[in-house]
Amino acid sequence: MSEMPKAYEPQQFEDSIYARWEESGAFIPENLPDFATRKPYTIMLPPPNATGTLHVGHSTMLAVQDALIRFNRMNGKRALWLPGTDHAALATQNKVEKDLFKNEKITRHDLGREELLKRIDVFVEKNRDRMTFQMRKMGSSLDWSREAFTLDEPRSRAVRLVFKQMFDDKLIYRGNRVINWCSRCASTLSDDELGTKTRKAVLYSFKYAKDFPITIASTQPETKLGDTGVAVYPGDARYEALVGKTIDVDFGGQGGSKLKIQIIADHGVEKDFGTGALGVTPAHSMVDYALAMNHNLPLVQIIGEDGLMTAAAGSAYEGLTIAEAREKVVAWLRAENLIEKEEEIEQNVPICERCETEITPLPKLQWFVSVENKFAFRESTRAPVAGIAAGSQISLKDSMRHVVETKQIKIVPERFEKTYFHWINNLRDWCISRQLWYGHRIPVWYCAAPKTEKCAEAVCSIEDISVCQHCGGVAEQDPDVLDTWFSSGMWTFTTLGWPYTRVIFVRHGEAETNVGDFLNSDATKEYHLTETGRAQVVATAEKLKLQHVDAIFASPLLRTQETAKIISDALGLPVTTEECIREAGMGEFEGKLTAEFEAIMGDRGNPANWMHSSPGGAETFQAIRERTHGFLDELIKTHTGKTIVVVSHGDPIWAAASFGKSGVLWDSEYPQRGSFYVREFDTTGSQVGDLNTYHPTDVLETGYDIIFQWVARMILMSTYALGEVPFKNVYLHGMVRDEQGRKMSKSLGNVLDPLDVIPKYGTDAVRLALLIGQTPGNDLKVSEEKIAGFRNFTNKLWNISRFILSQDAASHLVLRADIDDELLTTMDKWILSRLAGVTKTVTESLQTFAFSRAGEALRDFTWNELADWYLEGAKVEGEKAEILQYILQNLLKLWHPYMPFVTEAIWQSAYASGEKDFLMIAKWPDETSMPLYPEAEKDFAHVQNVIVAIRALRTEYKIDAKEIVPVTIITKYKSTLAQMQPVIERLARATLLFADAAPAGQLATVIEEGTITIPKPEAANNSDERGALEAEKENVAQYIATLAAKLANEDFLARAPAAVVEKEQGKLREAREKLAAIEDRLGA
RNA sequence: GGGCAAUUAGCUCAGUUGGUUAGAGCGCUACAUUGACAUUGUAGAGGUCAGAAGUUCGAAUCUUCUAUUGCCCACCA
Repeated sequence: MSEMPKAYEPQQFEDSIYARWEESGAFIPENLPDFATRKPYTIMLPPPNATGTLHVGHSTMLAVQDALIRFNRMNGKRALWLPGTDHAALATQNKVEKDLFKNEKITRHDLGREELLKRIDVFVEKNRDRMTFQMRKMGSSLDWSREAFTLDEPRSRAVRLVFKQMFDDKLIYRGNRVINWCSRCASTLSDDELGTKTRKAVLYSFKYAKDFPITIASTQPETKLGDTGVAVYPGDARYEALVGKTIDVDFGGQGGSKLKIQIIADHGVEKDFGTGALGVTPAHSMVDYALAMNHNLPLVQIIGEDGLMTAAAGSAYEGLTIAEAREKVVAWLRAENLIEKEEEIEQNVPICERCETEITPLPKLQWFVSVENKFAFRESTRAPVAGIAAGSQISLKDSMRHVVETKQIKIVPERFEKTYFHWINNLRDWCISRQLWYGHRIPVWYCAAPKTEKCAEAVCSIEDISVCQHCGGVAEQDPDVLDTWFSSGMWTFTTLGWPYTRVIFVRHGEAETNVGDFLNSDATKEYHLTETGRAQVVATAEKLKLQHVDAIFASPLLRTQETAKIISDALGLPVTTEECIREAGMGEFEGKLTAEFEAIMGDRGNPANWMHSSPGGAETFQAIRERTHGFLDELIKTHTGKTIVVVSHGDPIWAAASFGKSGVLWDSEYPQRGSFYVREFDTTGSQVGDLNTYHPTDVLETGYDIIFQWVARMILMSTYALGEVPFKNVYLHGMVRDEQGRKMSKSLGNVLDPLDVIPKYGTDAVRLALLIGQTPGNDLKVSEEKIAGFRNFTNKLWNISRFILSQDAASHLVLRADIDDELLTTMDKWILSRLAGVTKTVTESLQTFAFSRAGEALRDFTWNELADWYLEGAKVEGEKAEILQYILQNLLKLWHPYMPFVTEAIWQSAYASGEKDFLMIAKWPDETSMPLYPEAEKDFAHVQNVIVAIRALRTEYKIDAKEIVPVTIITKYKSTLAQMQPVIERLARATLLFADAAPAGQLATVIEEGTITIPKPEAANNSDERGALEAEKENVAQYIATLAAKLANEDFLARAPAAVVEKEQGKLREAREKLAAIEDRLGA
């Protein structure tokens, strides 16, 4: 053991410990001892926006996830925690544009697309470095080798692929829809990007024209220039006769609009609001748009993207701003005397969350993901969603609802499930295009100058397109980019090597060669499939229809060609003949019986028999491996993300399917004749099989504020693209607030920057402050004082360790088996039993996300039991080095997920056996191997009660702290207490005398354990004692009355469980004994 | 308007399926100082569990209502 300083100074340890962890490679799950046999445990770090620095909210997320990861790593899991960053298209571009304007007074249009993107990249790079620095500071045991970014190459490939699949599945469509338009940002905003503002407005009630039969109301009369209908409540007597009629009106005066107003009835209209009739402006209101769609009303756009009135508004209005147009319309209404009422009202209007400009709803061609259209559900070979059959027709809404309804995804706290369903049920199609430059550009091209009718079609493609395939003219890519959640929705699987190339190996059906059991590798010989064989393949082809096959390759032999032809016809795809997957070359054995061949070279079923040599010039297994692997290598490069059918023969399939599995020479299973199996190969090279190993992930941990924006979208993307849930559990933490419960914001100046407080109090203290006191889904108040409190605790643990380690010349690892039960004192058994108990509590709590409970239980044990009692007692009993070390070792492990640094620092100075021996990868204490001692726990509680009582007496009667008090005790626990006499005497600073009666003239206190007396100090008088005893007597008497009443109640005796009754009886007995002792004392 | 949550000691919060004389930390009061730790120890004060009604042998815990606070969703023409 090296010298430990008196106080723990985190700055001296944290950075170097983190660096050593990282260098050791233990953050990478494949480097963990016995990694291959460990069960995977995965958390994807919610990628923070590339825009800024991390705040305490991020620290909470890091602390929680790191605690989970460390706990599971120590529990023998193959723990992967994968970091990354989100490009956050809108937020990032906005930030850079703002800076640009502030510093250089230029806009993005001055720079141009290319240059702006370059600037953003620089900005993002800088921010990412800062963020990863902050994550390291928090002690996050992230696998940095797998770090990802939502806008990098692999993620872009995945985005295009999913877009294309959705496009082909008719889930992505382009539509003229009313969207939220911010005329300042010149961009569409999703509902999630809206804020609201309360403003005063005038609600005008008026008629379109004097002879118009219905009065309507509006705060924006200018939009009425685009009205095409009036909606009323069905059956409203006032208007019933008019429903279905179309009325022509001139609106807005000379140069205004000629409106064709159709009267419709709809349940969405509120009878009692305003006039009970609603002027419908389909182009500039979400609600009206929906109404118009239901009733087939036309749509007239009268406000342009620039926020000015269009020609459709009429020549008198074209070019005016909205405000000007409103003035003009109102003036006209006044002049025509059409206004019936004007009232000032308060209304909430949607605004752009970022620039606070009022939203102008307007129709625009946008890309949407339909949540209603059905698609054929994909099959997962890893972790298929239960309850949705592969290939079944289902909508995204259905799949999103299903996986949560069936608890395949559990949300903690559960109440958010309700919120989730409510949201799903009201979900509208997802507008995914954004009028931005930064982000994943929409992979759709249009002919720049359409010449033929076909040219007008939008073409979706994974590869870039430069030429229109119909007219040969220039093709232009859609200028818009995708909503950032489109790519972050795929975070759980694009980080694991997806898109995979799926290869479906189909073995040819039964052929004449099989029936005759002879060998054939000569493609010029014509051996057909048998009838049985054809039937086998037909059945297989049906199944392949569910697999979204993109291409078919086949060996040149006739039996494989025939097999491929059947599949080709079923799927409507051409067949490519591929030499590299032909049958094993048979050499001199061409046309001979298999038996003859095997008589010479042995069982072909064991590739070892013919791995490197084969008789008669026949091909070796190794040679087949090489050519098939070469083919697959090429295939996954040219067909990334595709599903490929490879029709081949037994041996080549056998040899081929070990491709990409390092160290595997052949696949242990392979398909029967005429059937198939699926193999998936990723593109990450060294991480082959990541998706298989780590997906679905175990926990998604994030704030409840992005449950819809992100959590729901990940569920959408994963169920769609993979047919899997993205995670099994969702843990939602609350928002971090300041000590007054306010949100942390820059303008309030109450932001707690983790980088400010970490140097002051240490990372461990910050983590404790964030983990203890948090309950799922509830907000957490943090203050510097709270962090300072936990800093004190880290120091306490440090000093506990210092004391324990000073007891032993050489620190060493102690197992429970090393401790001799025979030699244990009551106190030893008590603490060991408590350690076992707390180990159980902590383990169970961490398994159920009860972070606060685990932390509190551990803190109470560490401070109130171990430090305050056991260590003090150990100083008296002595000879406890072994047990102390054992307790410390387990304690450090239990604390490690919460306080990684101080625990590792202590471990390193005391127990590390070498450079790579870290507490971080030590084995979690096994509570099942730790015996409990319930009797010792009870006995020691008596000891504690007596000591506390004596101390209280001392304080009560102001006895000098240095003075040793001669105590007399009358008790039925004499043997227990006598056994612990030295400890009691030292901790209470007393000498103990057991007696049957209290000595005369002494002061006493009565507790459950008996009567304790001390000699009367000069200063005290009798009334003090009597007063206290009288009060206690009163107290106990009342308690007895309550208990007695309860036990006299026959209903209680009849209905309460026996154990409860027994417990109450025990209490009553003890209370009566105590009362007797008090009365005895008072009577004396 | 619809929904969700919270309300327990001066402050921040625990309190697991109803069974404790209702707990912790901070703060407060008094005492203690060379032996692991003053970033400490010891003892103590402090609560009608927001209010009302109900269910039950038994309610901080379950039900209903009320009040206050916070959040989410929808928004009105």
